[in-house]
Amino acid sequence: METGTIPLASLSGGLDLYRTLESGQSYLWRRADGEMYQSEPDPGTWYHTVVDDEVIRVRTLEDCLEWQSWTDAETQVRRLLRLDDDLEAIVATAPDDPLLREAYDAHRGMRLVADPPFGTLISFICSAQMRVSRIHTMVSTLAREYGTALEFDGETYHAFPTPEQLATATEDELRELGLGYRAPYVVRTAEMVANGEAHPAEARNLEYEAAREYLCQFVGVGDKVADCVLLFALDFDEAVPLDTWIKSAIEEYYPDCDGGSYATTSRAIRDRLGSEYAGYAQTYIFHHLRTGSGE
DNA sequence: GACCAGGTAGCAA
DNA sequence: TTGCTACATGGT
Repeated sequence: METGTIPLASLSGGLDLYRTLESGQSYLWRRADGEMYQSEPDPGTWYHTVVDDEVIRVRTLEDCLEWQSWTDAETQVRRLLRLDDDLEAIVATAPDDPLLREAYDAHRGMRLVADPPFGTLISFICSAQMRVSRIHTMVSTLAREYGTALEFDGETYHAFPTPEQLATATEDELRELGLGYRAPYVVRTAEMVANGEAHPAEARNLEYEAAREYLCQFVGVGDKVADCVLLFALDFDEAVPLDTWIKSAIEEYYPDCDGGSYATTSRAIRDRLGSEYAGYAQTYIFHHLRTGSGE
Protein backbone atom coordinates (compact mmCIF):
# COMPACT_ATOMS: atom_id res chain seq x y z
CA MET A 1 0.00 0.00 0.00
CA GLU A 2 1.15 3.49 -0.87
CA THR A 3 0.38 6.45 1.29
CA GLY A 4 1.17 10.13 1.16
CA THR A 5 0.29 13.53 2.48
CA ILE A 6 -0.40 16.90 0.91
CA PRO A 7 0.04 19.96 3.16
CA LEU A 8 -3.19 21.94 3.44
CA ALA A 9 -1.13 25.13 3.54
CA SER A 10 0.01 24.37 -0.01
CA LEU A 11 -3.56 24.54 -1.33
CA SER A 12 -4.81 27.95 -2.39
CA GLY A 13 -8.04 28.54 -0.51
CA GLY A 14 -7.57 25.40 1.61
CA LEU A 15 -9.70 22.26 1.58
CA ASP A 16 -12.90 21.37 3.41
CA LEU A 17 -13.19 17.67 2.62
CA TYR A 18 -16.54 17.29 4.37
CA ARG A 19 -18.22 20.04 2.39
CA THR A 20 -16.53 19.00 -0.83
CA LEU A 21 -17.75 15.41 -0.62
CA GLU A 22 -21.08 15.89 1.19
CA SER A 23 -22.56 18.90 -0.60
CA GLY A 24 -24.46 16.84 -3.15
CA GLN A 25 -22.01 17.19 -6.06
CA SER A 26 -20.54 13.72 -5.84
CA TYR A 27 -22.25 10.46 -5.04
CA LEU A 28 -19.22 8.30 -5.75
CA TRP A 29 -17.43 8.68 -2.42
CA ARG A 30 -18.40 6.98 0.82
CA ARG A 31 -17.46 7.59 4.43
CA ALA A 32 -15.85 4.94 6.62
CA ASP A 33 -18.32 5.46 9.47
CA GLY A 34 -21.29 5.09 7.11
CA GLU A 35 -22.85 8.28 8.43
CA MET A 36 -22.75 10.47 5.35
CA TYR A 37 -25.36 13.24 5.36
CA GLN A 38 -26.26 12.39 8.97
CA SER A 39 -23.67 14.45 10.80
CA GLU A 40 -20.26 16.02 10.39
CA PRO A 41 -17.52 13.39 10.59
CA ASP A 42 -15.06 13.19 13.45
CA PRO A 43 -11.64 14.59 12.57
CA GLY A 44 -9.57 12.06 10.66
CA THR A 45 -12.53 10.09 9.26
CA TRP A 46 -11.68 8.33 5.99
CA TYR A 47 -13.57 8.78 2.74
CA HIS A 48 -13.10 6.32 -0.10
CA THR A 49 -13.88 5.91 -3.77
CA VAL A 50 -12.80 3.60 -6.59
CA VAL A 51 -11.36 4.88 -9.85
CA ASP A 52 -10.04 2.60 -12.59
CA ASP A 53 -10.30 -0.38 -10.22
CA GLU A 54 -8.12 1.29 -7.62
CA VAL A 55 -9.41 2.02 -4.14
CA ILE A 56 -8.49 5.49 -2.98
CA ARG A 57 -8.90 6.64 0.61
CA VAL A 58 -8.46 10.20 1.83
CA ARG A 59 -8.82 12.01 5.13
CA THR A 60 -7.82 15.35 6.54
CA LEU A 61 -5.56 15.60 9.55
CA GLU A 62 -4.62 18.80 11.35
CA ASP A 63 -2.41 20.23 8.66
CA CYS A 64 -2.55 17.85 5.69
CA LEU A 65 -4.64 15.69 3.42
CA GLU A 66 -3.59 12.05 3.74
CA TRP A 67 -4.27 9.51 0.97
CA GLN A 68 -3.87 5.74 0.64
CA SER A 69 -4.02 3.45 -2.39
CA TRP A 70 -2.21 0.51 -3.94
CA THR A 71 -0.11 2.78 -6.08
CA ASP A 72 0.94 6.42 -5.99
CA ALA A 73 -2.42 8.19 -6.17
CA GLU A 74 -1.40 11.77 -5.53
CA THR A 75 -2.02 12.85 -9.12
CA GLN A 76 -5.41 11.16 -9.09
CA VAL A 77 -6.36 12.70 -5.74
CA ARG A 78 -5.34 16.16 -6.93
CA ARG A 79 -7.49 15.64 -9.99
CA LEU A 80 -10.57 14.19 -8.22
CA LEU A 81 -10.65 16.89 -5.55
CA ARG A 82 -9.39 19.64 -7.84
CA LEU A 83 -6.64 20.53 -5.40
CA ASP A 84 -4.82 22.60 -7.99
CA ASP A 85 -7.72 25.00 -8.48
CA ASP A 86 -6.71 28.44 -7.29
CA LEU A 87 -9.71 28.71 -4.99
CA GLU A 88 -8.49 31.92 -3.41
CA ALA A 89 -8.40 33.62 -6.81
CA ILE A 90 -11.77 32.18 -7.83
CA VAL A 91 -13.36 33.63 -4.69
CA ALA A 92 -11.48 36.92 -4.98
CA THR A 93 -12.51 37.50 -8.59
CA ALA A 94 -16.13 36.44 -8.14
CA PRO A 95 -18.81 39.06 -8.79
CA ASP A 96 -19.44 41.36 -5.83
CA ASP A 97 -22.82 39.92 -4.97
CA PRO A 98 -24.23 39.70 -1.41
CA LEU A 99 -25.62 36.16 -1.60
CA LEU A 100 -22.52 34.82 -3.32
CA ARG A 101 -20.18 36.51 -0.82
CA GLU A 102 -22.18 35.04 2.03
CA ALA A 103 -22.01 31.56 0.51
CA TYR A 104 -18.28 31.75 -0.21
CA ASP A 105 -17.58 33.04 3.31
CA ALA A 106 -19.71 30.38 4.98
CA HIS A 107 -18.17 27.36 3.24
CA ARG A 108 -14.55 28.31 2.76
CA GLY A 109 -12.50 25.44 1.39
CA MET A 110 -15.29 23.63 -0.45
CA ARG A 111 -14.06 22.59 -3.88
CA LEU A 112 -15.73 21.31 -6.99
CA VAL A 113 -15.12 17.64 -7.72
CA ALA A 114 -13.98 16.02 -10.95
CA ASP A 115 -15.70 12.65 -10.90
CA PRO A 116 -15.66 9.96 -13.61
CA PRO A 117 -18.24 10.86 -16.32
CA PHE A 118 -20.29 7.66 -16.48
CA GLY A 119 -20.86 7.35 -12.73
CA THR A 120 -21.75 11.03 -12.61
CA LEU A 121 -24.21 10.63 -15.48
CA ILE A 122 -26.02 7.76 -13.77
CA SER A 123 -25.89 9.49 -10.37
CA PHE A 124 -27.68 12.53 -11.68
CA ILE A 125 -30.21 10.51 -13.67
CA CYS A 126 -31.07 9.02 -10.28
CA SER A 127 -31.21 12.48 -8.71
CA ALA A 128 -34.56 13.46 -10.26
CA GLN A 129 -37.05 14.40 -7.52
CA MET A 130 -34.85 12.78 -4.92
CA ARG A 131 -33.16 13.92 -1.72
CA VAL A 132 -29.37 14.11 -1.64
CA SER A 133 -29.01 11.37 0.98
CA ARG A 134 -31.21 9.00 -1.02
CA ILE A 135 -29.33 9.61 -4.25
CA HIS A 136 -26.24 8.53 -2.38
CA THR A 137 -27.99 5.41 -1.16
CA MET A 138 -29.15 4.52 -4.69
CA VAL A 139 -25.68 4.97 -6.17
CA SER A 140 -24.14 2.89 -3.39
CA THR A 141 -26.70 0.17 -4.05
CA LEU A 142 -25.84 0.09 -7.76
CA ALA A 143 -22.17 -0.26 -6.87
CA ARG A 144 -22.86 -3.07 -4.40
CA GLU A 145 -25.10 -5.00 -6.82
CA TYR A 146 -23.32 -4.52 -10.15
CA GLY A 147 -19.85 -3.10 -9.49
CA THR A 148 -16.57 -4.96 -9.19
CA ALA A 149 -15.68 -5.93 -5.63
CA LEU A 150 -12.14 -5.05 -4.57
CA GLU A 151 -10.19 -6.01 -1.48
CA PHE A 152 -8.08 -3.31 0.05
CA ASP A 153 -6.44 -3.31 3.48
CA GLY A 154 -8.74 -6.11 4.65
CA GLU A 155 -11.96 -4.41 3.56
CA THR A 156 -14.21 -4.95 0.56
CA TYR A 157 -15.00 -1.98 -1.66
CA HIS A 158 -17.23 -1.79 -4.71
CA ALA A 159 -16.42 0.17 -7.83
CA PHE A 160 -19.27 1.96 -9.55
CA PRO A 161 -20.37 -0.43 -12.33
CA THR A 162 -18.99 -0.05 -15.82
CA PRO A 163 -21.52 0.66 -18.60
CA GLU A 164 -21.28 -3.02 -19.58
CA GLN A 165 -21.95 -4.21 -16.03
CA LEU A 166 -24.86 -1.84 -15.53
CA ALA A 167 -26.34 -2.72 -18.92
CA THR A 168 -26.85 -6.28 -17.67
CA ALA A 169 -29.39 -4.94 -15.16
CA THR A 170 -33.08 -5.12 -15.99
CA GLU A 171 -35.67 -2.47 -15.33
CA ASP A 172 -37.45 -4.78 -12.90
CA GLU A 173 -34.26 -5.40 -10.93
CA LEU A 174 -33.60 -1.69 -10.56
CA ARG A 175 -37.17 -1.07 -9.47
CA GLU A 176 -36.67 -3.76 -6.84
CA LEU A 177 -33.63 -1.81 -5.68
CA GLY A 178 -35.77 1.26 -5.17
CA LEU A 179 -34.92 3.37 -8.23
CA GLY A 180 -38.58 3.86 -9.07
CA TYR A 181 -39.35 5.43 -12.43
CA ARG A 182 -35.65 6.15 -13.01
CA ALA A 183 -35.02 2.40 -13.49
CA PRO A 184 -35.65 2.30 -17.27
CA TYR A 185 -33.65 5.52 -17.74
CA VAL A 186 -30.60 3.99 -16.06
CA VAL A 187 -30.83 0.75 -18.03
CA ARG A 188 -31.31 2.45 -21.39
CA THR A 189 -28.54 4.99 -20.81
CA ALA A 190 -26.14 2.25 -19.68
CA GLU A 191 -26.98 0.32 -22.84
CA MET A 192 -26.34 3.39 -25.00
CA VAL A 193 -22.87 3.79 -23.54
CA ALA A 194 -22.10 0.05 -23.50
CA ASN A 195 -22.98 -0.46 -27.16
CA GLY A 196 -20.95 2.54 -28.23
CA GLU A 197 -23.87 4.71 -29.31
CA ALA A 198 -22.56 7.63 -27.26
CA HIS A 199 -20.31 8.34 -24.28
CA PRO A 200 -20.60 11.22 -21.81
CA ALA A 201 -16.86 11.89 -22.06
CA GLU A 202 -17.38 12.82 -25.71
CA ALA A 203 -19.05 16.02 -24.57
CA ARG A 204 -15.73 17.26 -23.24
CA ASN A 205 -14.61 18.15 -26.75
CA LEU A 206 -17.62 20.33 -27.52
CA GLU A 207 -18.48 23.96 -26.90
CA TYR A 208 -20.56 24.39 -23.73
CA GLU A 209 -24.11 24.56 -25.09
CA ALA A 210 -23.39 21.91 -27.72
CA ALA A 211 -22.00 19.70 -24.96
CA ARG A 212 -25.21 20.14 -22.97
CA GLU A 213 -27.24 19.17 -26.04
CA TYR A 214 -25.04 16.13 -26.60
CA LEU A 215 -25.68 14.85 -23.08
CA CYS A 216 -29.43 15.32 -23.46
CA GLN A 217 -29.54 12.42 -25.91
CA PHE A 218 -29.21 10.02 -22.97
CA VAL A 219 -32.50 8.77 -21.58
CA GLY A 220 -33.44 10.50 -18.35
CA VAL A 221 -31.12 13.43 -19.06
CA GLY A 222 -32.53 16.91 -19.53
CA ASP A 223 -30.80 20.29 -19.35
CA LYS A 224 -30.36 20.26 -15.57
CA VAL A 225 -28.82 16.78 -15.32
CA ALA A 226 -26.64 17.56 -18.33
CA ASP A 227 -25.33 20.66 -16.58
CA CYS A 228 -24.48 18.63 -13.49
CA VAL A 229 -22.44 16.17 -15.54
CA LEU A 230 -20.66 19.02 -17.32
CA LEU A 231 -19.85 20.75 -14.04
CA PHE A 232 -18.93 17.81 -11.80
CA ALA A 233 -17.25 15.50 -14.31
CA LEU A 234 -16.23 17.33 -17.48
CA ASP A 235 -14.57 20.56 -16.31
CA PHE A 236 -17.23 22.94 -17.61
CA ASP A 237 -16.88 25.41 -14.75
CA GLU A 238 -19.35 27.78 -16.39
CA ALA A 239 -22.22 25.25 -16.20
CA VAL A 240 -24.99 26.32 -13.82
CA PRO A 241 -27.50 23.53 -13.14
CA LEU A 242 -30.92 25.14 -12.74
CA ASP A 243 -32.36 22.99 -9.96
CA THR A 244 -35.11 23.79 -7.49
CA TRP A 245 -32.72 25.61 -5.14
CA ILE A 246 -31.09 27.83 -7.71
CA LYS A 247 -34.47 28.55 -9.26
CA SER A 248 -35.77 29.82 -5.94
CA ALA A 249 -32.57 31.86 -5.58
CA ILE A 250 -33.21 33.39 -9.01
CA GLU A 251 -36.75 34.19 -8.00
CA GLU A 252 -35.65 35.89 -4.79
CA TYR A 253 -32.25 37.40 -5.61
CA TYR A 254 -31.90 37.59 -9.41
CA PRO A 255 -35.45 37.95 -10.80
CA ASP A 256 -34.20 39.76 -13.91
CA CYS A 257 -32.29 36.62 -14.89
CA ASP A 258 -35.49 34.61 -15.32
CA GLY A 259 -35.81 34.47 -19.08
CA GLY A 260 -38.57 31.89 -19.23
CA SER A 261 -36.78 29.03 -20.93
CA TYR A 262 -33.89 27.04 -19.49
CA ALA A 263 -31.52 28.25 -22.20
CA THR A 264 -32.16 31.96 -21.74
CA THR A 265 -32.23 31.82 -17.94
CA SER A 266 -29.03 29.80 -18.04
CA ARG A 267 -27.23 32.45 -20.10
CA ALA A 268 -28.41 35.26 -17.84
CA ILE A 269 -27.51 33.59 -14.55
CA ARG A 270 -24.13 32.42 -15.85
CA ASP A 271 -23.37 35.99 -16.78
CA ARG A 272 -24.51 37.21 -13.36
CA LEU A 273 -22.46 34.65 -11.45
CA GLY A 274 -19.24 35.42 -13.28
CA SER A 275 -19.30 33.32 -16.49
CA GLU A 276 -15.99 31.47 -16.27
CA TYR A 277 -16.56 30.14 -12.74
CA ALA A 278 -20.34 30.49 -12.58
CA GLY A 279 -20.60 26.80 -11.75
CA TYR A 280 -18.39 27.26 -8.69
CA ALA A 281 -20.69 30.06 -7.58
CA GLN A 282 -23.76 27.91 -8.20
CA THR A 283 -22.36 25.05 -6.13
CA TYR A 284 -21.72 27.35 -3.16
CA ILE A 285 -25.16 28.98 -3.41
CA PHE A 286 -26.82 25.57 -3.74
CA HIS A 287 -25.06 24.25 -0.66
CA HIS A 288 -25.63 27.44 1.29
CA LEU A 289 -29.37 27.50 0.65
CA ARG A 290 -29.93 23.76 0.92
CA THR A 291 -28.26 23.52 4.31
CA GLY A 292 -29.94 26.68 5.56
CA SER A 293 -26.54 28.06 6.56
CA GLY A 294 -27.64 31.65 6.13
CA GLU A 295 -30.42 31.55 8.69
C1' DG B 1 -51.73 11.32 5.50
C1' DA B 2 -50.38 15.02 2.78
C1' DC B 3 -46.19 17.03 1.06
C1' DC B 4 -41.68 17.13 -0.93
C1' DA B 5 -37.16 15.82 -3.01
C1' DG B 6 -30.37 18.65 -7.29
C1' DG B 7 -36.52 16.58 -13.22
C1' DT B 8 -37.66 14.24 -17.45
C1' DA B 9 -40.55 12.05 -21.01
C1' DG B 10 -44.51 12.23 -23.59
C1' DC B 11 -48.08 14.56 -25.47
C1' DA B 12 -51.33 18.52 -26.67
C1' DA B 13 -52.06 23.16 -28.19
C1' DT C 1 -41.43 26.18 -28.71
C1' DT C 2 -44.31 26.28 -24.44
C1' DG C 3 -47.32 24.11 -20.98
C1' DC C 4 -49.28 20.40 -18.55
C1' DT C 5 -49.07 15.65 -16.25
C1' DA C 6 -47.48 11.11 -14.74
C1' DC C 7 -43.93 9.07 -12.70
C1' DA C 8 -41.74 5.74 -7.46
C1' DT C 9 -40.24 6.02 -3.12
C1' DG C 10 -38.93 7.16 1.60
C1' DG C 11 -38.60 10.75 5.06
C1' DT C 12 -40.89 14.48 7.86
